[in-house]
Parts: sequence; C-alpha cells; structure tokens
Amino acid sequence: MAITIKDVAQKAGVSVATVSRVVNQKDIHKVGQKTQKRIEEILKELGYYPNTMARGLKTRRTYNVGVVFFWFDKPSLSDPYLSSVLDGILAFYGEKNYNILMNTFSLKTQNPGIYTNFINSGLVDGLLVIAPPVESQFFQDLKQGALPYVLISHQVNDKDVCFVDCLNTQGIIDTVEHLISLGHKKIAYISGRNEYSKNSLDRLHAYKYIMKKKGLPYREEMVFDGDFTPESGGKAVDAFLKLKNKPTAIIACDDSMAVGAIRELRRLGLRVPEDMAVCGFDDIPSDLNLTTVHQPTHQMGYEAAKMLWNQIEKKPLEYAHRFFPTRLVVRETCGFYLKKANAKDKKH
Amino acid sequence: MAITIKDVAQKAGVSVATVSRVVNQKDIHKVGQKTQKRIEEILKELGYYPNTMARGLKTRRTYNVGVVFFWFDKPSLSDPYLSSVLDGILAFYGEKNYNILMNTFSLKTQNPGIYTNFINSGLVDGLLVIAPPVESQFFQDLKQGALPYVLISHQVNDKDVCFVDCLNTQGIIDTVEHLISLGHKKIAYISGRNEYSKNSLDRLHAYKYIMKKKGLPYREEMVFDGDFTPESGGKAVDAFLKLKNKPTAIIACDDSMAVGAIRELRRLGLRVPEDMAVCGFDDIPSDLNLTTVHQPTHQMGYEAAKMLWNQIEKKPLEYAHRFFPTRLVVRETCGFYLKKANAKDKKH
DNA sequence: TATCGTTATCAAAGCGCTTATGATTTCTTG
DNA sequence: CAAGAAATCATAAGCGCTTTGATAACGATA
Repeated sequence: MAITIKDVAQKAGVSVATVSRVVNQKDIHKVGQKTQKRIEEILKELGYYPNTMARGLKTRRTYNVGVVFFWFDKPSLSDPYLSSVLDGILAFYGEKNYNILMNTFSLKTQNPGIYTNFINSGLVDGLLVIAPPVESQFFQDLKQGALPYVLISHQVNDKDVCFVDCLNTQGIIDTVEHLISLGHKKIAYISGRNEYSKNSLDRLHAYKYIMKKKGLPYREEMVFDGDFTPESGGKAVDAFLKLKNKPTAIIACDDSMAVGAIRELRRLGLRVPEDMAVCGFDDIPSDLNLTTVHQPTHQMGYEAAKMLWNQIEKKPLEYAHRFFPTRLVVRETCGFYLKKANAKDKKH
Repeated sequence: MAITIKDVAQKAGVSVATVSRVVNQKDIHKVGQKTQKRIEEILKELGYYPNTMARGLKTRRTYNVGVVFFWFDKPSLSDPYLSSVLDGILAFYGEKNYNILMNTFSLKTQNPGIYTNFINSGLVDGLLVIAPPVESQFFQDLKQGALPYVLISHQVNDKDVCFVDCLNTQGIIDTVEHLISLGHKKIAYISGRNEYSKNSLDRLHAYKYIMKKKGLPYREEMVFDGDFTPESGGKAVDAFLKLKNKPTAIIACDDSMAVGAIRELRRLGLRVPEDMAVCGFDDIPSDLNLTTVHQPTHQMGYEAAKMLWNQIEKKPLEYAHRFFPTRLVVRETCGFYLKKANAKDKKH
C-alpha cells in the first residue's frame, strides 16, 4: 500500500491537518518553523505523494484537462494538423504541470454515453475540443454543463463560447491573388467536406468571392467536392482534365488533396508546375515543395490551452475568440520560381 | 452541483447501495426486477454519471493509463513514429473505454518530482513508456513501485519487465543484402544516438556484422555519428563525399537522416539513386519514395497497450516480451527500379 | 493573579462512492 | 403452519484528503 498522509502524520507525531498544510503550502503560517522542517524531512524519507483521487474528490480540482478529437472516422494523430495542435497543447500544460487526457471519437459510431461521461465524471477540469460543428449530444451537454471548454478550429456564433481559429478567408484570397499575379486565369478549386467543416466552407466562399472580385467568373465545373483525402485530390484532377476548358492552376482546400492531385498529375505524365500549378492549405510537412497556406497550428493549440487554463483558474479572460493570421508560403508547385528563372534566362 | 448517487437514491426511495448495484451491474441479483427498472429510469432522467474521483478513491481503479514520452528534448507528436505508436495505443483503449493520460518529459530538464508523482499519485492504472534506456530516477521508481507498465521500443534484460520492440537487426541485414544484390560494395552508414538508443546501437552492430559476413570489410570512415535529425544526415553526406574512396550507397539509421541526406545530395547536384543510393529505417510517410525498413508501429502500440491491459485486469500474461518483424520496403531511392528499367532497355 | 491576544496544533466532518454485514420480507417445504 | 431458505434492501464503515472550528500553550498586559 502506498504511503498516506496518515503515515506521515503518525511518524511526525502531528495531525494530518498539519501535514496537509506543509504539503500544499497552504495556510502555512499556521505551522511552526521546526514542525514544518521536520515534516518536510519525513515527507522525503517516506516518499509521500498525495493521492490524486482523494484530493480531487475533496477539492473538485484534478489538474487534468481533456482533449477530445472528433472526426468522421476515428481520428489519427498521424494527421500532421492534429499532432501539431496537440504539440502546442502539450507545450502549454507541460509548463503548468497539468496532465492531458486524450480521447478520440468517431462521428460514425456515436456512443454519446462515453463522451458525455467524460464531461460529467469530474475527471477533468476542462476540455479542449477539436470537432466539426455538427449537431450532437456532445455539444449540447457541453453547453449545459458547468465544465469550461475551448473549441479549436471551430467557430461558433456565441459570445460566451471560447474558440480559436485561423483566417481561412485571407489564406485563400492570398493564394488566388498570387496565382493571378503569375498569369493564371483558369483556377480550379478542390473543396473539402463542406457539410461538416466550417473551415472548408469559408475557404470555398473565399475562393468564389475573390474570383468574382478579380473579374474571373466562377464556374461550377471548376470546383470539385473532395473529402480531405489524397485520393479525392486525384479524382479532382481527373475531372478537371476532362473539361474542354481546362484549368492551368488548382487550389486544394487542404494539403492532403493537393498532394493527391500532384501525384495524379505526375502519374499522367504532366509536370507540376510547368503544366499545372497546384497550391494547398495547412502547410503540413512534405517533400513536394508545396506552395501552401501556413496556419500557426502549434500556436493555436498553445493559445487554446491558455484560454482554457484562464477559465479553469478563474483568471480574467482577455478575449473569448482568437483568430490567427495565415501566411502564404510560396514554394515550387505554384510555378513562381520557375517563372523567375525563365525571366532571368531571357535577360541573358 | 452535479447529480450524486444520493440524489438518485432519494428520488427512487432506496438506499445508495442499491443504486450503486444497478449502476455497476454488480451483485445485481440482490436487487429486485422492478426496483432495477425504476432506478434505471431515474438514472436517465436525472442524467447521473458517477464521479470518477470518488469511485477511484474507493476502488483503486481509474480506467486511465498513462503514456509517457521521454526524449532528449521535449518530445513532439509531429514525430511520425511517436504519433503512429500513439495511434495504436488509442485504438486499443478506445475499444476498452479507457482514458489515455499523456505526458512528455525531457531528459535535459529532469524534474523527477513530476513524473514520480505521476507514478505514485494513483491517477493511472498503468503506464506505457517510450523512453531511451538511460539510468534515471524514473525507471527506479517504476521498478520499485507496484504500478504495471510496458516499455515500447526499449529492451531490458529482465524476465519480469514487459516490453515490445521490433527486429532491428533483421531490418538492417535485409537492407545491406538488398544493396549488395544491386551491385553495391561501398555502403556507408549513418548512425543514431548510440549512447541513448539501444535500437540505434543494435542497428549499427547489425551493419557491422553483415558487412563483415558478406566480405565487405567494415571501415571506420564509412560510419557517421548522427543524431536523428535531417541536418545530421546532411552532414554525413558532406563527410562521405570528402572521402577518397567514396561510398555508392548510404544507409541511415532512421528516415529523418535519410531524408536529410537526400536533400543534401540533391542540393549538391547529385542524383538519387543514380549517383548515390540511399536507404532509411522506420518507413515514415514521405514523398521521396524512400527505400526503407517498415516497423509495424501502430501494431506495436496496440500490442503494448494490450499487454498492459492484461496486467491491469490481472489476466494471464501470454508473454512478457514481444518482438515484431520488420519489412524492407523497396521504393526508388535504392535504385532497384532504375536498374530494372535499364535492364529492360538493354533487352530492346 | 486574572485576562487577553497570539500562535501552534488537533479533532472531526465530509467529498461520493463501494461493499461487507445485517435486517427484513417473502417463499418453500415437511 | 412453523421454520428454514432465499430474495431484497438498508446501514454504516471507510477510501485519503482538505478545511473549519475548537483547543491548548504561551507570553504579555492590566
């Protein structure tokens, strides 16, 4: 059996109350100097560690935060986006000596009991949620419950609900403008799961908006509905290449689909960017030198964690919503450096 | 305040004992049919969820398992190896409705109090450990404590300590033999952090062993000590290219260094595999078409989780150690398909 | 010496839950 | 119908901890 506070008290010849005070350094002025010293020594000697369960039961604080990932299929941490966000979360709570409790749920095999239990069981002090904005028992329970939480990459029309997100719209606008500056006019778009992902929808709207604004009419057949998988990126390419009026550039709603598109193009013997420019979104690590939009995922995780922590510790909240800027990262698949090199050649 | 078992008992007009029985379906024969029905209804109506802390305090079971990552620097889940192992762990405990408690520690900033507390606080029922086999307070506490644990990718000379690992030796042997079959004789090797990583050391030994066995003498300058970063892979290339007797093929102890090597080679205007064959180890996702050794990381995580679970639930252990086979994945950077194509050309 | 404030310490309640034990009722059976 | 067996339920202890209110010791003051 593990050492309890009682054992320490007995050995020190004091009451458990006194031991508790020196362990937690709370009301410590109520403990005499010598007693304190003595207890501290015995603490080390016996190797005492407070029982989290007992303490949690009494204080209603666990120093655990839950991180829940929802996705269509069981989420995989091999997804660079998720793992980067998680890294940010870990970085923050590492500093604060909190524990991270992870859970992944699939929207397909909804078993509300499980995650609702997670909310209500008193296991965690708060929740970080990465999930598409679908209707579900989970979000209802979250809203009704007293547990603090912060949504990640998930905007919500509610002043009281905390979330962090990035400026999707700006990212797409930058990309389109960049492609236009390289001379492209026929720019196709591969969309994500619009029915589930607000991010995806925002990006699509941004694409339509900026195309129109730039005088490049939006054409139905220039948009392909993908599902965030490389395979769907490949299918998009097949569809685009069948068109009479083929695009000269493709923007994908995320990097996975961009990667899939490039693979398919190469498989068909086409060169990227010479025959087709391709841009992505997310800036996941890859060796394809993808031109893409960077999101500060690590920072988003970190800041979300911080917002949650502020709630848990009842610090004043500076803001309930936080938007992070995106940044267009120009690499090779858009053709920028190709064009530059050509220009140089002509000079000579 | 949340609904407690007392509230339910009161509403149902029974004692808390009876409610507890139907909640846990334990000693359920001691509860009458109608009473059971009634309580179940009230349970739903009130939305009762047992308090994990109270239950844990009483039963000494938390249905949490801890996953601790130790590394030189703070571990990052963006590391495909770690995230894949973690995926396997999540997959297993998802089925069992356990929670995963994550913690990452740096060997640099050792603060034993933190993780020792993690072992002793009663927060978790067991521990999955991914850490280099260095001497530390952590492992001592682990051995002395009563908490079940399983090591991942970390062999130990102790019948009683559970671990999973892969057959590193075979992986390297396969790679070297493959390169030899492609006509290579001068095969260089980029090593990992041998002082910390048993895996790295095993692989190095395997390299020396098979080179000698195949009649290709081991030469000191053909081994470069890297540190698992792409940068060190690049440095290795620089060193190898300075040699009078340059290698024609490079094996890296892990994929990160292999990737770094390839980048450096290309930066220097050399072609892979035409001018230099490169092979890696781990099979992380990449678009470089790396020839590498696949480890069943997901499965390793899954099986480690299972072994721990068996211990926690006091099921009979089938085995304390588990080794997983590796598999050489031949792609393009070794030059196999190049050679094949050449052979075809000659036929015509 | 009686009184009072200060300081150091303790006793005990109670957080929500499980479970051993005992009590009460109902059912069997000779 | 009496008595033992079985079914059903309640009582209460206690897991390890925090925290309030009480107590004791000790000078200092009047």
